[in-house]
Amino acid sequence: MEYSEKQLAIMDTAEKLFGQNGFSGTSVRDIAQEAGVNVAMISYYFGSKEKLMEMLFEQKSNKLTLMVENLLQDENVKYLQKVYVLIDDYVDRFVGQQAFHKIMIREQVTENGTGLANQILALKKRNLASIKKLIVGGQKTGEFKKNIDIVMMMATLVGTMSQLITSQCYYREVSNIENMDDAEFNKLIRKKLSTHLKHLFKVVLTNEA
Amino acid sequence: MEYSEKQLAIMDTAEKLFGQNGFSGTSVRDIAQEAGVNVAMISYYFGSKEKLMEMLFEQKSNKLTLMVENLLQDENVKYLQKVYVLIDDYVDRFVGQQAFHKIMIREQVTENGTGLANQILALKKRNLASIKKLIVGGQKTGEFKKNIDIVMMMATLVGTMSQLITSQCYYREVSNIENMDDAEFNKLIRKKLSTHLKHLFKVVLTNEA
Amino acid sequence: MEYSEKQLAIMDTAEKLFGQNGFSGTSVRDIAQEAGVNVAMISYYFGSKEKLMEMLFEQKSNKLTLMVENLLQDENVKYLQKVYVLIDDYVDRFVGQQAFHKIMIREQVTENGTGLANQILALKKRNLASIKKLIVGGQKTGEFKKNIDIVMMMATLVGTMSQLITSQCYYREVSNIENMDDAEFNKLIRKKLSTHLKHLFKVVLTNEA
Amino acid sequence: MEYSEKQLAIMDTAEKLFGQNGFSGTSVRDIAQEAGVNVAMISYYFGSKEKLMEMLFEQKSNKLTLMVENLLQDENVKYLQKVYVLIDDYVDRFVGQQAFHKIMIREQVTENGTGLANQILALKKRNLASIKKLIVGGQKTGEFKKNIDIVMMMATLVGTMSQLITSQCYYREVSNIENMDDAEFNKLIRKKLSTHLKHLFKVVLTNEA
DNA sequence: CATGAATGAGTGTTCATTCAT
DNA sequence: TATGAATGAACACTCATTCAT
Repeated sequence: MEYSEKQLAIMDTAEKLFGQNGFSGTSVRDIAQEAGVNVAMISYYFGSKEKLMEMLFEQKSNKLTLMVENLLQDENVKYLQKVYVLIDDYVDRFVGQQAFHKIMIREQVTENGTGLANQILALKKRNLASIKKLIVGGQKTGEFKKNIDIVMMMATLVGTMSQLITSQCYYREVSNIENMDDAEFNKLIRKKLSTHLKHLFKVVLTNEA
Repeated sequence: MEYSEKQLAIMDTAEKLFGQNGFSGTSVRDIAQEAGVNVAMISYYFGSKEKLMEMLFEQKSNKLTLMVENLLQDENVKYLQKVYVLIDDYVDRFVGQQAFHKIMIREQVTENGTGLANQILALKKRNLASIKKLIVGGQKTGEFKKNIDIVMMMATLVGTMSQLITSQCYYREVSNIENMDDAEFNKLIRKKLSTHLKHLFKVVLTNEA
Repeated sequence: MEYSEKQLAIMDTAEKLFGQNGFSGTSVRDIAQEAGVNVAMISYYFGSKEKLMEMLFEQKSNKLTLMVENLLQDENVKYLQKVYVLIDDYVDRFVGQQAFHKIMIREQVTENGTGLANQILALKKRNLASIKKLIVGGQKTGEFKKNIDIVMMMATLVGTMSQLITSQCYYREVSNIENMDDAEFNKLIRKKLSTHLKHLFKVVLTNEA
Repeated sequence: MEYSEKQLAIMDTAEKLFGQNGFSGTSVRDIAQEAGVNVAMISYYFGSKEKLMEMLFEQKSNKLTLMVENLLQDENVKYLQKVYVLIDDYVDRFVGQQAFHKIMIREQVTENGTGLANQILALKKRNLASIKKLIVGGQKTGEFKKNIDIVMMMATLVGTMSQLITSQCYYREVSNIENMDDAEFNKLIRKKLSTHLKHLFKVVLTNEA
């Protein structure tokens, strides 16, 4: 699917505002105004506000599907290292696409049968499958323990990142970094998340501290 | 603050609907109808929809503040056990008050300067302080390692629970328990969360597997 | 069904405007403005524009159902006289309720499955049944011929009235009475219609000229 | 006036949709889509939606002007027979051009000063004049009565046909022919109308039954 | 000559809130 | 104190039309 420049402008603005204020909390007028386009364009291009959300989600979610194929092929690298690479990859995507992930976190909560729910579900299942491949791979080589609850580990992985992204105010305050600029802050939490999650996975997967 | 029966009915309904559909996704008419009261009552009793949310949050959040005072006093119990008790306590509250926690997850994402944001912040800080006391206590006795990133562990604790609560559909599907009734499902995730989180905290705090 | 004064004001205005410009050609804002009420009142009172139309139609159509019960009971009056009374009654209603009949003529044309179509159908069937009773009565006494196509006579009755009501401009012009005031004009066409239709029915029903 | 193929396609579609849903009930997008042309074409070719209606009406109305010149010239045919021919002609046009006549019926009701109103008026006057010539001709030969209200007879002629065309649902139901296919139904009402109207005119014009 | 893109006005409806009682 | 009635603003969306190409 190819989008025109104006469509992309609308989608970018929508991503930002949906991330900030939620779907129902954002009016098409808000989006149109901030994107500098006519209100009617949104219906014209996307059919409806809801369709805009879905198309936006689809476009972005493609970029957020974790890929482990290359990792799996490299036989000289230990599985723990591969998991580390995946974690860093995931953390990068999360921190780099905060607006999108805020949308996902919020809409995930909502119990509705919209197309969006299915899109989120599909993305989560794709990412779960990627992690699974890696962990099962490590288990086969004996590098990882048996009896690992992969689903729970995934919940921890995603949940921990979500927490940091969604409660930045809180995190800034308890860390005494209220005035740090966003770029530096992102760098910081990227590092923090990377270290913390790698540690968690290492001890859980390998039993070593 | 004392609330009349009608006010409580409104707040209960509001909690449920805000949890399901979010703040902007829920109209005062929805609440009034489901609570069986006049629409005007909500403005009349609470001043506005937003004030209702804040008063609701305040009322419920009091019940969700973790308490560790009693735990700390008991000198015969190991700190790891105390942490376990806290985890179980937290998990119980989370699973038992899903509607409220969904509200919190969602509104946390929203970047607005409302009173609610401050209330959420305060609650999170209270709960962080509780965990901190316990972990620092354990560190003083030498039971726990030094250099533990308590804030990150808290993020993992809350984030993991949030993930399971908010993506029940996904969890049911990947676990092949689509048709399990809610009560049993809650029991199951309570157990899963308890085991998983205790394990994580143990290995991180004590270096033992 | 009881309506408040404001509701009746809305319905009256709606009747007038729907009659003049049709359903799609009349906006709820037009109605609200002319009735001197807030736009939201229409949805508030009637649920929707379409429901307003249906409720309006129902209210008015009750007054437009022809009644022949009393006529049938009077045994001293000839059936032709009874038919004359019915014709005069019908003509009076038609000329007196032009706005409503214009609505009916227009909406009858529209092929849609709305509730309105059923309401119109029901009214037409009720009125057909009334005529039928009278004609069949006259046939039983031998006063009227056999083999009368009642449905076609009804079409002629209603159709002729509809023509005069809907093409007043034309009628005024070909009769050289462009500037006659409405009251007098109504009186005139009432008389014309009465004479013409009675004549038609007489010759068809009795074979006498 | 010559129209290109595309213009004719637009006019045909417009006739159909205006007939079904009325002028305001039909959007230029509906027409463009069904005709398979670009939306802008309508404004481009016809200037505006309203102009399209007028040009459509003009084109079609030419075919609907009754012609009596040939009838009048034939001196060997009785005037009643000539009236019969005219009635059959009129019925054929009406039943064969239902979409157009529905437009006319509907727009006739509308009280607006558009060009369309004048076009309708002109057509009605032309057709009235045709009938008049025939009836006056018959009166001159003594074949028809004096004191015939030609305008009312015209109203009956047009009105009766309009009724049958516009309330097909009703007619099908009271005749128990709900499932008859359209072609057969048209044939039926053509016959019914022809018989009924000829009978009416005969008794009114000649005093014979 | 033809059209995809774009627009401002307008559509019916719902919103949180207020007011008279 | 409590509430049915009412309101103006906002909602998502569609309209007929225009314009650059």
